[in-house]
Amino acid sequence: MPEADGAAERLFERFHRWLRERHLPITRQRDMVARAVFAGGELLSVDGVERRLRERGHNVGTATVYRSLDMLVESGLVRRHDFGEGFKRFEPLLSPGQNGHLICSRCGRVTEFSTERFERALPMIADEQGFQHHAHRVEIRGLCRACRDADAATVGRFRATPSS
Amino acid sequence: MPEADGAAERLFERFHRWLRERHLPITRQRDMVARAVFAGGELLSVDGVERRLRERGHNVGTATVYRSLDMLVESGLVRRHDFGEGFKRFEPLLSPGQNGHLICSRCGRVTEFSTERFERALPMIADEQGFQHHAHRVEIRGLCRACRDADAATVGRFRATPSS
DNA sequence: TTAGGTGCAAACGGTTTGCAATCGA
DNA sequence: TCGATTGCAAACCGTTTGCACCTAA
Repeated sequence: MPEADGAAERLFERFHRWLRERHLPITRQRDMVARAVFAGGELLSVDGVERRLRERGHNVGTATVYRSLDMLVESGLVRRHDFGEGFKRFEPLLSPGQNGHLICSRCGRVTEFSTERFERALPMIADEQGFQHHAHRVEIRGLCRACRDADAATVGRFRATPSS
Repeated sequence: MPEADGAAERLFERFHRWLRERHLPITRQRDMVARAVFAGGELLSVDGVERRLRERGHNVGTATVYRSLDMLVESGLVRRHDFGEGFKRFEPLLSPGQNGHLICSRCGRVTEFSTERFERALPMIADEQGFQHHAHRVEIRGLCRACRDADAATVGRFRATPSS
């Protein structure tokens, strides 16, 4: 996946530029947290970031992970999500326009989708209610294919053949 | 607002029916929490529920408030929301189809809107990604009119008149 | 009578903060 | 050098849980 690696590298460079512009030091820890999140794959929690860092043999204090993630969010390169799980997840903005999230109610898996087709209507709705639109998010909850299949298998045991 | 009162009363009766159906006792505390939430006005947090109860001279333990709210959510008469504030809010389902939320990024005020016009598209999007649609939520963040006006007033001080 | 509810206080878990030691520019 | 960062541990805060006592049916 050379495409994604390129996007991650680009984000990484933008992060360095952002830090330099503000005369903020570029530290080993900030770099490692940034790389962990930019690597993508799934939307990481703080715990997930720490796990990924540990896997790579790196050690960063929890407080520092939180503080680095704050900077990444503030720089606009990472988005913070709250899916009501009791903790937050962090998404590298590798590509824009992914404001939609499909969340499996059973296993918690999160898949993204584009909200392009709503992008025209939402600012209008906001305006109708006296709000000035800044951002939006569309959340769909349901069952992912895997969990649906698992359910079907279970139900099958009870209504296997009509003749039984 | 006799309309809303009627809706609250209807929810209250449905809650009693729901409890009776399950042979669960109807207690003073459950009634008071239900009434506090059904009264509407704003989406209450647990803290808000306790404040409203205190105002009415009632006293219910925090744990009981949590447990009663759990039942109300389970009964389908109340919805639990997480707007990433660090706590949950509870919405009485006085009228259906209010799956949209406008959230002011400055003051946190939440206003609801109907997502009717998206109701057709969302199950299709879910299907495209292999998900079975159950529910959805559309969240718009921006500035409410009051905060926008406050901002305008502040900025005004610095660019008051071009001639100055 | 008794299954279930209540309320206190302690436990929990994610996140934030105070502070002395350390580091980047 | 010097202001900013780091990491530890303690504090925070919303929420959950254990348990002795109480209450609706």
